[in-house]
Amino acid sequence: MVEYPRLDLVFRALGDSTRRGMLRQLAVRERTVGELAEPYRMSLASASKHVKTLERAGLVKRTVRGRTHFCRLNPQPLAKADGWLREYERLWDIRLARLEEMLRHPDNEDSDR
Amino acid sequence: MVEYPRLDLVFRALGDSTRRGMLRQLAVRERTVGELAEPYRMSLASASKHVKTLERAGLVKRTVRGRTHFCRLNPQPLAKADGWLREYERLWDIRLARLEEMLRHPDNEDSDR
DNA sequence: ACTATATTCAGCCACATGGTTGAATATCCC
DNA sequence: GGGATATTCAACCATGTGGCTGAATATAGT
Repeated sequence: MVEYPRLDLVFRALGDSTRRGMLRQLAVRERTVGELAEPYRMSLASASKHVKTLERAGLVKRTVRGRTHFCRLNPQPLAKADGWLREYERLWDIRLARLEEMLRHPDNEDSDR
Repeated sequence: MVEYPRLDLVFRALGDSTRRGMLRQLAVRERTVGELAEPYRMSLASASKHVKTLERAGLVKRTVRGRTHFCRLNPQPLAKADGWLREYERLWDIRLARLEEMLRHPDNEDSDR
């Protein structure tokens, strides 16, 4: 019953505004670790940890060229997370539809019990 | 520049498969805390903490009737998270489109610098 | 070889998280 | 009132997270 461990990592990676900001930068274009760190008032080491977190979640791919680490967005996990959300919105839509149905036919309540 | 604090809570709440499982149950119908806890091998107190986490993230609304706490899904934060993801997929799509454009016209690279 | 640059590593700290247990609270029922 | 039921609270523990600093590593440029 243990769900894909990946999804935990993806959602937890998204649960921090610094990392979401980095993803925003990466959505525009490839960035180095230093460029990703620059907007934040934290140390480079801390920012580097955030990049690693994104990497562990599969959201970022890294290419080392010389001393510089180039990062690019890998959108697959985002799509996966989005797919999960969409599925639940679908279930919830069905629930709303059932509710509407119930309101139209008030005798028939709780028909899926 | 501090982003909506709510989004942190939503994504972090989603970053645990127990809580995602509870949301799945709630997508079907309203459940009590005990019902939500039942599928898991953890103590009721622990499950209760998960419910509270979902509640703090705004994903669950609770109604107390007598000694029983009824929980229902509140989909707005899910929609918000989904909206965030969709926005980033849009940016990434634009990036892909720009890449394609670049491949068609190889002279014009990095035109948004 | 030396110095500057890009980045990670290791150790530390404070706080959050996810689990436990045992007691408290509130309600329902006889 | 008294006992069973539903749930939370409080204290505790282990581990994770997000920040720091200072040292290490690797590369680039002179």
